[in-house]
Amino acid sequence: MARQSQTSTAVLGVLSIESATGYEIRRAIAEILGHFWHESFGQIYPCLAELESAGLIRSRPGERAGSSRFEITSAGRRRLRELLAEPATPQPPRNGTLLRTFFGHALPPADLGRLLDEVESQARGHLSAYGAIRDGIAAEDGYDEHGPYWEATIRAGELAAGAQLTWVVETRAALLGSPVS
Amino acid sequence: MARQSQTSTAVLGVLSIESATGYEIRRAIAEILGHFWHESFGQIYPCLAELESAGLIRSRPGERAGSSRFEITSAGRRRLRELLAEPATPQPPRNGTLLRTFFGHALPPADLGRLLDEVESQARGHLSAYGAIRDGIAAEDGYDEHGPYWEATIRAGELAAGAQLTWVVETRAALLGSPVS
DNA sequence: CCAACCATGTAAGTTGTTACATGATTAA
DNA sequence: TTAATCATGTAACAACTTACATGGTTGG
Repeated sequence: MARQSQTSTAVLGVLSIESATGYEIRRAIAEILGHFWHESFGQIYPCLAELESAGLIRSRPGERAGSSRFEITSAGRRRLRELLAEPATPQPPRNGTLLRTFFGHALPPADLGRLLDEVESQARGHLSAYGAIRDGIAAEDGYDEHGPYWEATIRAGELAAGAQLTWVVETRAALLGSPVS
Repeated sequence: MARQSQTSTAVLGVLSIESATGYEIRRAIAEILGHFWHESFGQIYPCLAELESAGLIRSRPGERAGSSRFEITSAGRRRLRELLAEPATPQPPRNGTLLRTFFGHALPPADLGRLLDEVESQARGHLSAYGAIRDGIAAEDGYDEHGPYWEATIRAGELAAGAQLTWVVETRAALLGSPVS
């Protein structure tokens, strides 16, 4: 068995906050959790069918023709609590940047420089994105209840991005002799 | 198409440092790159067969019966340079800890505390592991040439682990009211 | 009316893990 | 002699992405 899917955790989690269509679940994950989690439609729709047949969610016809709005059942809430209490199984590490850095000796300095530039601009991009997300969630349904948890999640991203920026500066100096561009 | 596999990058990278059997490649990745990369035998052996038939590596009989020792060809070195110069495609984010934190409102504080304890002890474990790896690589073949790159890789891990420890302290205070255990 | 978005779902293909099968060699 | 380690490989399966097919709705 490969590691167990956590798609149902994410889906039940979203539905524990508000009822939604499959499309909305995907958008909520992409917009708010996008830096920490990801689901594709190919995962979500089959997962919704399974969760419904297990009685963890129920559906009613949505506002638009052919759409369904899902809501969590009390069995679903119990199940979500179980799933969240399970230790977080880390996905096997595959950090493309560090793989490249490790074998950086085989790479012309210009390419290595580009790699570091890329990390830097991505980290800066993430930091500014977190600011926007923070502004966005304050207006979201359920912020009163969930705000501190959401803030903690964003904070983890900020600290990670900060560490990456520190690493870029250090590493440019160590491997490229800190050219002041 | 799913994202292209980077197994061949890792395998060529290891072989660019020293010739090895499939078993040794896997061990090298697990021991030295284990915090940043991962490969299983089920990936490595088919990959070696492909690389050999593409002329990027060649094999000769190994020391033990039935074993083969692989070495990189000059075409393989060229190919490695290409692969390393490609932008690092990040794997889709799936951070189980942050998924749980985000939905932490649905979780009893004791379980959330356990989650944070787990992150903390893992980060501390990583930090001490990096110390051991740093000691280990200094004795490794090729340290003269590759040392700075290897150190930079480890440094990234240390900074990330440090950021996680900061996060745990902050988050305990914010979500659990900083109980002085 | 047309583009963008909302909405669902499936099929094909890739990637990767795990378990299994097999056997040689080394150290206790 | 027995356990651990070295060594290779495959088969089954799980997870996930991407592309496709389909069509309704909204706003400019």
